Amino acid sequence: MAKSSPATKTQEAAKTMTRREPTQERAKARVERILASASELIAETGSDAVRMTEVAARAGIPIGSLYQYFPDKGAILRLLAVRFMERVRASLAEGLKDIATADEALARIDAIVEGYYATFINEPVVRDVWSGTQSDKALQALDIDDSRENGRLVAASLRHLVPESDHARFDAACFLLMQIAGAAVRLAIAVERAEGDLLVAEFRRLTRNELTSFLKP
Amino acid sequence: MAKSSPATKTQEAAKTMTRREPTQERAKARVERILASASELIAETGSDAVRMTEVAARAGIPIGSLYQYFPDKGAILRLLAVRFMERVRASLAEGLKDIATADEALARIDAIVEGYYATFINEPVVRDVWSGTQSDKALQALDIDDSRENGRLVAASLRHLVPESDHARFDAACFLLMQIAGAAVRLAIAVERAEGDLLVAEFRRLTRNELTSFLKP
DNA sequence: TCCAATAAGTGAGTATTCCTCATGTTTAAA
DNA sequence: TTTAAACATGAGGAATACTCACTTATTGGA
Repeated sequence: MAKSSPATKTQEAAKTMTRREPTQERAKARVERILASASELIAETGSDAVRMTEVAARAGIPIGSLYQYFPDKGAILRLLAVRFMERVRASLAEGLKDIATADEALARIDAIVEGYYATFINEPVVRDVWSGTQSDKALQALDIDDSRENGRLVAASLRHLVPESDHARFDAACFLLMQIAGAAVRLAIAVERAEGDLLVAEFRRLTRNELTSFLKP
Repeated sequence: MAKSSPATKTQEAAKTMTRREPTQERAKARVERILASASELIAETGSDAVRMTEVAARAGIPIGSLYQYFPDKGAILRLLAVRFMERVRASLAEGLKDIATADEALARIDAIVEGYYATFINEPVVRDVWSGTQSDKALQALDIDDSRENGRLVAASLRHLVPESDHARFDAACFLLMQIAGAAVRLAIAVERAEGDLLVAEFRRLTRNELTSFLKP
């Protein structure tokens, strides 16, 4: 039992993401194979029905190798989720660039929500990982952190249009909005298509309302 | 394959709730014992860590008897959730009685949201079962149905204050609001208390905003 | 009162599935 | 070339939700 136990910084990440950080090309390729295999199976059967042995088999690797890089089943879903979040974050940043007026802000946010909904409609894996796999506490935490980050991004992009005195409340409102946007879209994809469309339309109106109260007080 | 397959109506309910409907007093008491035992264990360890053998042991019944009344572990959680929903529904109906003016409506809804939040803060079992709402597909469906029902109740209670032309949209908005209220409160209890309070305050403002747009167009 | 018929009770055992571990092989830095 | 670290492997361990073949209790009708 040595007093100094270094090399603990990557283990933190390892606990929530991957067990061994793949450094060699071969290993990196394997991680991708695993993710691809898992994605396919999720699309086919839903993540609940996905078996680790199946994931390994389809990826063409033994089960032991799979567990070299993923500490548990949830870790695969989490990594898929993180990648999706990164995509959304990038697209959000893109959609928020150089907003000059309040009306422009409203229009852009509106388009972002619409695009977000479309992504869920079109990608079964995203839909499944998002709506079905909040079972994992860690994933839930990731979702909240993601909303917080996205909220910061939105708040930062629109701050110059909001009165100084409202900034603190605006930050909270953006965080909240990001989180309930997720809930609204999850609801919309869970019901029939026509009703879902209606609910998203209603959510867009709600969002416009809410932002307007800050941008045009 | 007979054309008529009767006696299938109760099986539907059985699949989502209980296996055998307890008719004798003794059996009903057992179901309650099981629920009480499960509640205690959830409060102590969280529902993930609850083991069926433990539930049975603490209830003082054999595992086989437990499975007479609950088809699976999720069914216990679902029944606890349904009972909570019934409580909320009753309190919601009470809080919405005899609303005469728009301002009264806003004040009442505000109080309801605050009370809803307080319930989650104070009851660990509710908190746990609800956070897990996303994990179990059946629970998710129950949650959506519940939001729909609550939305109908709210819409019915306030309809006379909303212009006729907006009624359809108002129905959708109420449904949506019920669902995102759940999301907002789940978020609030997942973060630190002070931030949670802030987020709920912000959600109440958002709700007032949204209702005002219908009640005072 | 007696007697089917139905409901309730039982717990050792099964089945499923996640994940480990002891050991062998490959890669890359020195 | 050497050697330490990374990588590979798959049979089997461990955990746990749930079953089933059987017994016992209750109820309503003759």
